Amino acid sequence: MSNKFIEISSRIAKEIDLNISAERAKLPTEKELADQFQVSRETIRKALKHLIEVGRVYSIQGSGYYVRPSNGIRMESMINRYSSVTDMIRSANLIEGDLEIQIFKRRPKEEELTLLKLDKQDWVFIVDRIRTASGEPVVYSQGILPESIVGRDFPERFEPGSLGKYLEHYHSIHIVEAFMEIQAVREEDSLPYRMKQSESPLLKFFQIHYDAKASPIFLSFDYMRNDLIRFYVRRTK
Amino acid sequence: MSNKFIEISSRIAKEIDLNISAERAKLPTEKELADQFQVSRETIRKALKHLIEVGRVYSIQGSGYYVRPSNGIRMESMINRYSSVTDMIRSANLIEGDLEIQIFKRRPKEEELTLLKLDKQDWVFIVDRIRTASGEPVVYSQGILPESIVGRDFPERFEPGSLGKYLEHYHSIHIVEAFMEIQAVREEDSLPYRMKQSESPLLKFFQIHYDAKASPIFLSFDYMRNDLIRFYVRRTK
DNA sequence: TAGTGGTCTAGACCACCTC
DNA sequence: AGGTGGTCTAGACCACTAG
Repeated sequence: MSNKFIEISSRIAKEIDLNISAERAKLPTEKELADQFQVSRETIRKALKHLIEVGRVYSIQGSGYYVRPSNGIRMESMINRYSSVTDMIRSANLIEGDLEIQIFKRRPKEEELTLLKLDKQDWVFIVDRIRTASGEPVVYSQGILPESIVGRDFPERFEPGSLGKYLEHYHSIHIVEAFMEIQAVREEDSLPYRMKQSESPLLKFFQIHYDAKASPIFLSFDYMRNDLIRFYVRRTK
Repeated sequence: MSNKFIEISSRIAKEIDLNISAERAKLPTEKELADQFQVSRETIRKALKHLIEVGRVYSIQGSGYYVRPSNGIRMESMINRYSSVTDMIRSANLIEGDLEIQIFKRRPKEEELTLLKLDKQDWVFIVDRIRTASGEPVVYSQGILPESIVGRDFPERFEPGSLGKYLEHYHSIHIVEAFMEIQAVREEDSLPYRMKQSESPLLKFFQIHYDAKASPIFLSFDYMRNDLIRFYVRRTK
């Protein structure tokens, strides 16, 4: 039981799931929902606004709220929502694993100095690995984490999986946002042999990961095959 | 002036622009802002929420609102915000133009039938063109528009530029949202000669464009060189 | 014209940060 | 303990849709 409006929002969502009958089915009016759930109209509005934001319903002023028809694209695989590579692989119904993990330490490069607000004297850890989906190598990932954040003994503590989850668990740092640059990659010499094997073209994701206070926490590079996993963006006004 | 909270939001944004003094400068409290602008606290909260959504500020419960430090990436070039290819090129400070425009008509393909909810008997117009940025060809675009929406005499009416703007102007249809799939392209036989010239790798954007009532209006394919234009996504929880 | 969602208000209480 | 943002309420008026 967190917030009332989140609770109501998911209860409405459940009701929508049950009544798949008509496309664009009309929801009850705000007032009716307020009576039904015994809350104020503003709370209902917050719940409905949330459902609009996640793409379940839409509203027409003066008319009502309607169920948004599905286009067959799963909303969870939208990369404008923050999720780890681990989750991306899982939401494509593949089983995630790690291969050839290497961790080492070096001085930050120029770009890392400015983006992570570090000093030349600082150290960064590089987590270098190949991610697999159901056995197949699909992503070559590199994470760049400041020693000042993860501590000197990071290599002993680290375990395979999402860096974001690691930070939550061991350092109570919550990544809530990221800026990502997307590039198409023709050939990248720095790629490990295992990833070059595949003939499929690669997408390169470069990300800056931020916590709730808008502080940059770590950087990541992901070279993703996009034959097994597909990437969608929801673009809104 | 449209909404009070939008008006106030941009006035606060202006004040932030003037006081670039300190990073993470603290804004006045909600109550102070409410007094200053002579509105209720809820209206101030709406204005501030809008500034959070566009990435200008962040808030910490129990503490206050703070100016979000810039990471050098221009927020306008985020592809999770709906914008036309025309606007993308312009916001990269390049001058947009069209080359080799071709318009023709054919029956919809299987995928188009389902995505645009058309019938086999319907027609679609294909707008095929190369977009240039400051003279250089940067995008090969294909737009797919149902005849039932743009009318039989579409070819005579069409003029170079954004399809979204065309629909607004001639048909009062407002595109407010799109679903985009991003792919890396190795080699695509269907590309015109002019686009193959460049050695740079290509990103393929496939989009479904929706109006405010969540109706699919048209489809588009864009094969974009990403050496001249860079693509960013803001990912939030 | 009646009904619906959209905006705005004023006030209450709670959760969290800071001192 | 006091101050701040987060949630919730109840009510007013406006803008728009639809019959």
